Amino acid sequence: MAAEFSRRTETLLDQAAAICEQRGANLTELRRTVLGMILDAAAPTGAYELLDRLRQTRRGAAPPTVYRTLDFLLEHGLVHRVERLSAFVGCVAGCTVDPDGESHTHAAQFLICRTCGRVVEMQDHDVSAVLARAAKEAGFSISNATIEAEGLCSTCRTARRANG
Amino acid sequence: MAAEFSRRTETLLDQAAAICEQRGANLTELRRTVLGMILDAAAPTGAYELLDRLRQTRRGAAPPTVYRTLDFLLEHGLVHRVERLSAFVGCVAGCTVDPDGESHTHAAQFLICRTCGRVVEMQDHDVSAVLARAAKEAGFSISNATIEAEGLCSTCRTARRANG
DNA sequence: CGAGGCTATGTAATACTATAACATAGGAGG
DNA sequence: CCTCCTATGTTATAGTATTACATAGCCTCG
Repeated sequence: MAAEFSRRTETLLDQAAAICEQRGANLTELRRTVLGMILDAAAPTGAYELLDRLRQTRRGAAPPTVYRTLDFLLEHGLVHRVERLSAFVGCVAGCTVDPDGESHTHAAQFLICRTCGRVVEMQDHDVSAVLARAAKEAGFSISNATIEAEGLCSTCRTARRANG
Repeated sequence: MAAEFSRRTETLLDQAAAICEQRGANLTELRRTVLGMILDAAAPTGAYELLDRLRQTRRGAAPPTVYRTLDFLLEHGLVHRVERLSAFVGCVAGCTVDPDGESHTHAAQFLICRTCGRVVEMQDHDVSAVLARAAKEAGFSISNATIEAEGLCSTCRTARRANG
């Protein structure tokens, strides 16, 4: 029943399972499957693409199936939503177990390559700190931020240069 | 025929008209009306809300009417899209005339108050610079970035404190 | 003038993204 | 056993955005 994923994905899934267990959260087979599909993908995955894939093995899958699962994964910081793409990526950085077991959103930044569509997650503290400072100067206290940059990744830039 | 807007909005519209003229862009009555509706609103406005309002005076208005108009306004930097809200705000900062007349996207940051829904636009160079530097370290060159922070504006924080 | 091309808008249909509301199933614990 | 709670199933609908083709006005070039 369980889907087959890459070795790397399976490792990340095991980590996710450990995190969930520590928090008393239930990483069900459905949730594990969806997380695996997201982690296994080269680029961000849309909710309806996840749905299509789910349906190959799960007859009753419907939009709420996917969105509820995504809510769970988001809540536990196992995936992120990329607003620009209305799509989801796995969280591979800093998804450590919180002592308090509380849900927490990481202060992450995303670099989206407009050529290959891949997304790189950064967790640059300076970026968060400078944004927080600038906001504070405007009298604003930030609870969470979306930072998504579009551009060219090193691979694609090299390739472009090669092609003239 | 032309809608009535606040004095402030009319001023901004005149500036927008000047910018368009300088660029050889055509700020038609439709575009001016939509821009005015966005500028006049206290909070970001959704495309279908704009459509509803348009229909009050324009019989044939349909989704493409609004989206095409928004495309024009976005292209000329007269409005921004707030990804988190799927809504649009007027650009009031740094929307100066470029000598080259090219479309340009500002490096803007948005502060969204989760209580009152208002959005403040910042143009903090440090934020852009630090993000660009961090991206560069990851081998990434940014062409444009979305930075949206959610939190509490000073007004709402004060009000909350007053209420205990 | 009149043909052709260009920009802006009209019009109809549809695709894509997300949520609401209610139903069912199965385990944990009194 | 019954009840509560979590997870999922099921149906319907809301909200956001685009495609494709039609029309209308304007400009200009011959």
